[in-house]
Amino acid sequence: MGAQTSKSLTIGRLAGQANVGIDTVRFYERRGLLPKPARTPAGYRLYPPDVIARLQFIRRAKALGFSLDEIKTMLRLQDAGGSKSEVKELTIHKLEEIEAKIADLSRMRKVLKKLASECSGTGEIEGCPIIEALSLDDR
Amino acid sequence: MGAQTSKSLTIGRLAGQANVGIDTVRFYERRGLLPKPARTPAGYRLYPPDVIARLQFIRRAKALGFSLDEIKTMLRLQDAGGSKSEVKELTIHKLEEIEAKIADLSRMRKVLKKLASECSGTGEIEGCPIIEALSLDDR
DNA sequence: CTTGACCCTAGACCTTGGTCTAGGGTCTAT
DNA sequence: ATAGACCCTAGACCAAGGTCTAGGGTCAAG
Repeated sequence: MGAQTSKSLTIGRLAGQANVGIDTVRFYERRGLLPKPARTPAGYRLYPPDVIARLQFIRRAKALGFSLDEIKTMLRLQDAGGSKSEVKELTIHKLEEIEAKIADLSRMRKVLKKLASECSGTGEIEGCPIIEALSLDDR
Repeated sequence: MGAQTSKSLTIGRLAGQANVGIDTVRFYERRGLLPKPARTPAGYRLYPPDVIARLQFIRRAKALGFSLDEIKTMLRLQDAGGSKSEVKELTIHKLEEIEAKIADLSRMRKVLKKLASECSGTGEIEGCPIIEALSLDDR
């Protein structure tokens, strides 16, 4: 077994190199984000080193808010030769999602700030402006 | 049976008035957000009308990002006579959480915007700046 | 007196992204 | 040859916030 074997990684080494859990690697395989690896006669998974980069791709895409399904799509585009427009569309769509979330959270922040500033923070709960605002009948 | 009975609501009417699902009412009861209601001889739940307001309180608090556990705490403070400081502390804490989320999402937005602007969106995937950025070895 | 709308319970199921367990086999070093 | 580290599978379990199902009882109208 020369160079081939010496470059392959067991699942533990792969996980260590990519800084993810062993279970996560197997989970990604089940979810179709990682190809089914070669096996030793004993059934151990053997990974080529470039799978480390694939795991890092997944990590970075997750950090940008992409779901595993979306990442799977991007990896498929890479593997099967997609187009730039497909990747860009995913990116724009995610950007819009993120902006919607920010808008929603900003609305919450505004209200919470106002409530926090209105409440003295001293004394019993009666008349607490925060509670009263939440109790308000808004119809 | 006079005024008492005529004002009580079945679970369906309560849910309708508060614009939540029947299952949601029972779920909130199990989770301790709603007190266990009186029952008819047949076992039907009977709610006093002020439970509508309690459900609206829950809806509004959820819209501000509070979890059911946090809302439960606020309701307990109301029921058992907490202090303004306890309510205010929950509010400030939630505000900080929301701000942390906004910061995280803003970071994502910034990167996604940059990536989207860098990618022409035309042609095959080779050389796509988005894919390349995600593939970059960052160590 | 039957139909349809409503109510009851316990518990399964959903989503997302893993994490953990039980029960076993393998590999490496001593 | 045996300990300890590593690997295998299938499937359960977690958070959060519900939603739905099965199997049954109740109530009002016609």
